Order: sequence, then C-alpha cells, then structure tokens
Amino acid sequence: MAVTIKDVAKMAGVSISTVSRVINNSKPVSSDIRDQVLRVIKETGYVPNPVARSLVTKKSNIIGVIVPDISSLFVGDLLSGIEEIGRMYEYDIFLCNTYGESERELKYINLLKSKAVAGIIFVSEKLEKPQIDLVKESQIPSVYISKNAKDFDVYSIGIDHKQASYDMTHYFINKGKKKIAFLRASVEDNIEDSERYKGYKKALEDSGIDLDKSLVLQGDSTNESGYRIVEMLIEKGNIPEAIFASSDELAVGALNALLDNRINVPKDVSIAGYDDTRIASMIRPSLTVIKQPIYDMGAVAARIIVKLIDNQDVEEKYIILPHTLIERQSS
Amino acid sequence: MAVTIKDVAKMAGVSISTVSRVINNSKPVSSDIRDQVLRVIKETGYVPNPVARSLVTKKSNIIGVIVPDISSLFVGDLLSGIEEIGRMYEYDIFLCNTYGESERELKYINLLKSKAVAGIIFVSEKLEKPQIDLVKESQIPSVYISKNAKDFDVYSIGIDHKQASYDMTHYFINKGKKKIAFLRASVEDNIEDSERYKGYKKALEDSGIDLDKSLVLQGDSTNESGYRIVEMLIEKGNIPEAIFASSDELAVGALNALLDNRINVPKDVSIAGYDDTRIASMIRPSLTVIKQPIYDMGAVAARIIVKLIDNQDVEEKYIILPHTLIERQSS
DNA sequence: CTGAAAGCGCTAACAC
DNA sequence: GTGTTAGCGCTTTCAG
Repeated sequence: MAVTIKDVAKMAGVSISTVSRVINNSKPVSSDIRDQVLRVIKETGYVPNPVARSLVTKKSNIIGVIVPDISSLFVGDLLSGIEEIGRMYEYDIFLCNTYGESERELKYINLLKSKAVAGIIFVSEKLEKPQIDLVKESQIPSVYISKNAKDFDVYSIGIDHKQASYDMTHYFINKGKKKIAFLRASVEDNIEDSERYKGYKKALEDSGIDLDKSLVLQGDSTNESGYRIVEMLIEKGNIPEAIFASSDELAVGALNALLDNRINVPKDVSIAGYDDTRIASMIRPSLTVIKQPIYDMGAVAARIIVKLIDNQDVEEKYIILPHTLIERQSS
Repeated sequence: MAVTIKDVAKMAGVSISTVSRVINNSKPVSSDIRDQVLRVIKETGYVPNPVARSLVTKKSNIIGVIVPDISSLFVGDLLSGIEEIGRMYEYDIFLCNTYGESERELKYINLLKSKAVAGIIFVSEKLEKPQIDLVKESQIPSVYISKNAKDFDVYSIGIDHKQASYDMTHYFINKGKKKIAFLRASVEDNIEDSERYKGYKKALEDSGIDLDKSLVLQGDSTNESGYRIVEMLIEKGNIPEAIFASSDELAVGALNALLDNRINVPKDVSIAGYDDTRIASMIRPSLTVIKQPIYDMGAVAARIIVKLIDNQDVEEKYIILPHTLIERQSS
C-alpha cells in the first residue's frame, strides 16, 4: 500500500490538516513544522492521491481533449501543442476520439463531465449547437478548434480562413492563372457558407475572373477523394491551370492523379494545399500551401484553458493566429 | 449539483446499498425493487461518480497509454487501434507523451500508478529495465510495444523484425540487386543487436553477398536524416542499387535525395521503407514496404490489457503479428 | 498557527 | 434480499 497523508502526519507528529496545508500551501504553517513535514514527505516518497483529492475538490488536473481522428497528422500536431503546454502547467490529457460522430461527441462530453475534468478542448470538423450547449451546461471551461467555431459564442482558436483562401487564390492569379479549381472536403453543409470558398470567390471577383462552377469540387478529406475528382476532371478534358485544395491530403491526391496521367506539376498545372502538415514538404514536388500554425493552435488552446481554469482574464474569445503562404515546388 | 446515489436511494425508497447493487449487479436484488431503482435512475439521469468509485475500489476504467511521439503517423494508427478496442470494453484512454525521454517515462509510470489506472500500454523506441521494473512493481497489468520488447519477460506485441528484414533484403537480391544499402534509425545501441540488421545480414550471407559496411548507415528517424545520408552517399559516388530503410520517413528522405539529384527511382535505384504508414502509398513513386499491422497491434494490445485486467488467460506473452511485403512503384 | 471532525460519493463487509 | 455502517484519502470548516 502506498503511503497516505495519515502516515505522513503520524511520522511527522502533526495532524493531517497540517500536512494538507503544507502540500497545498493553503494556509500558513510555521516554518519548522513545514520543514519537518517536507522531510517526511521526501523520505517516504509520499504523493497525494489525485483521486481522493478530486473527490473532495470536484476538480482534477485533467484536460479532456475531444478530437475527430487521432491518426490524422493535423490532430497529431495539435495534440503535441496541447500536451506540451498542458504539461507545463501540470495538466494531463484525457483523450477522446469521436470519428466525427455527433453522438460520440455528446457521449464524451458527458463522460468528461463525470470525470470532473478541469477543462475541455474540443476539436471538430464542424461544431454543432447541441454539443456546445451540453458543454456550456456543464460549466466546465472549454476551448474550441473548428472551422466554424466563430459562429458560436465560445472561446476558440483558428486562422482567418477567408483571408488565407483569398491569399492563395490571389497568388495563383498573380502567376497568370485564370482557370483555378477549388477542391473542398465537404461536410454536408452548404459550400456557400464556407469561409474558404468565400475567400476564393472574392479573389476571383476582385480580379474580374468569372467563377466557373465546374471547377468548384467537393470530396471528402482523403487523398483518394482528391485523386478521383481530378481524374474525373482529366477524363472530361476540363483540366485547370491551378488546383487549390482545402487540405494537404486532398492536394496530394490531386497531385498523384495528375502525375499518374503524365501531366507535369507545376509546368502544366499548379497545385496548392492547406494546413502544411508534414507531408506537404515530404512529397515531390513539394506542396505550396497555406500553413496553419497547428502546433501553436494546440499550445494556445491549452494556455487559454489553463487561464480559464484559474479564472484569469482571457483577452479575446476568438483568437486568430497568423497564417502563411509557403511557396514550394508544386506551383 | 449532479444527482448522487443518495438521491436515487431516497427517491426509490431504498437504501444506497441496494442502489449500488443494482448498478453493479454485485448481489441479487428482487426484480420489482430493481425495476423501481432502474426507473428512478432513468428519470433522474443518474450516472455513478467514477471518481468516488475509483477511490474505494482503487481501480478505474482508464488505460494509460505511454507513447514516444503523438504526432507520428505510427503512433496515431496505434492509438486508433487501442482506442477502438478500449472503447468496446468501456475503457478510456489517458495519454502520456514522452518524447522518448526515459525520465519522462518514469514520471508518467508513477503518475499512472497514482491515478490507479487499470492497465498500461507502453510504446517505446527502446525499452529499458528501470521502466519495466517500475511498472512491474506497481502490479498494474501492462503490455509493451517496442522493437526490443522480447528481450524482457513482459507481455508484448510486435512483428518478426528479423524475418521481415530478411524478406525485404531477399526480395531485392531476387531482383538482381547486390549493392543494397541498409539505412537505420539509430537509438544509441549497438547496431549488431538490431533484429532488422540481423535479417539484412543473414539474407546477404545466404546469397553469398559480402556485407559492405560502407552501405550500413545510421541516422535518426526523420526524413531529413534519410535525405542527408543519401546525399552524402551520392557525393561520395557510392550509390547503391537498392536502399532498404528501417522506417517510411527515412525512406522518403532517401527517395527525395535521389530525386533531387535526378537519379531515377526505381530505374537507377530501388527503395523500400518499413511500417507502411499512410505516407508510403501517398508519395510518388509509391513506396515498396514491409507493412506492420499497426492498427491491429494497437487493437491486440488493448485486447490483451483488458484480458489481463479481468484476470483472464492470455495464451502467449510475446505475440507476433504477421508482416507483409507490399510491392509498389519504388522498386 | 494547529487539530478535530465532517463529508465528498461510493463499495463492501456485516448484520438481520 | 435488504439496510447499516465503516471507511477509501483527502480538503476544509470550525474551534481553540
């Protein structure tokens, strides 16, 4: 059996309250007694039982992190950032994988609630009201990372997707491209509502280029989907001058479809991705991308959660981190 | 305040022990009373407090997972497998990221111990005795995933690395290659001890090919490292006919170094990777690889842990899953 | 500044 | 079959 606060108290010849006070620094303790207690703690290797502690305080030092897919590069980087900062403040990570299913998201929120987690970081492809309401109801501090987080009154981290998308489209236009395809991972919602689409559209408008609906394409987030879509374009002979995909994987799929059909990238067609996950710089030709500061987004999310837990002020609700356009070989 | 067992007991007109009995099925309860209790539970939406429960049983339904790097594709897939099976048995995942540092590994083992996790799945580049001893001492059921797990008396999951490595080397030899480089991510240990190296060496021996030490190369696990090493080989004019890298990322780095120096793959040089992470099929030329069933390894690890927790028999300590050689464009 | 005691929500003897 | 009760290890009033 591990040593408990009782043992320490007995060995130090004080009451357990005193021991509790020194380990929590919750109330003044005369320095000689404090030293005595500290010595016993060191000798015995005593570690407070977090479960018992959590039972009485109704708090834990656990941050619940809900993600749609652990095995994605994006989420991996995000988790690194969260973990790193979380650990700095002595918080641990409780991981929930939802596969993007709303039902599972709800289930996990309830679970985290019952675990009395100190905070929740919620990562989702697309936020929905029921989930947000459930979290709000729980009163647990929360931060969101999602494309549409700014549609809700919640703390969130993101980049300016519309601007980023505008930048990339504009970059292509500047390079003399007119026929620019927009490849997007659909999430059952209206494409018109998508920030990225808005940025793309606006850039075309500002340059007086007509939007060609046959070049606005929806897939899912996999590279296979990007492959199929571009292959279809090729079959139809509707080959664009540039392809702007809304994720790196989608871009890789598009790239492979072109290469496999002996279409040169970037000579015949330019390609750009979105996110700058590790793969973007690993493939050849390497991908021109909009870089999202993914690790930083995780780190900032963790920082915010910690602040919220400590009741500190958080300047803004919707934090926008800077994005960058990274030019590589694919354009 | 959430509803507690007390509230349920009062509303159902029974004692809290009875309520406890029905939620745990721990002792017989007459069916009418059981129904009554169940109804109140449903009405109130009562959920037992896992913290309180854990305090008295000294157990939780949490599996602690210690990994070297969450953001790696390998670990991501592994986690998917663990999570999926874990969830099936109602276990949750507590995530610990060590960056491969022994000190942090030890710290986390202690943490998991104090959290009273039900089991530990330990993923590491290279297992060391102190860590294993600490886990054993804790009496917590544990499963290991690591190249050198079989050097210890622990439950572990893996593939037959020596055979896999033999297979790949043999494959190259069969294709008429004689000058086969072996690229390896070193982990400060003696390369001679590495199973993969042994397989490589044996395949050469069996075919009467002399081992050329200038083609046995060590890097770290990044693609940059693979890039540098192969670049160096090119500078020296010591270009092999085939390169067998001990990870996909390493192989990608090697591949890029060749492509960037206008050396054709697979015409001039063949390349093979190891693991079959998602990137292997995403790049062009796609990578010939030894496929480790990563997801399955995670799933099996979770299954074993659950069995150990339930004191069920586990047939073997060291479980070897089948590997496959997948031939793609790079060879 | 320190100790005694109540209680967090639950399980598990122990009685009846 | 069911209820009473003693903790699990800790924090936190409340006295002193």
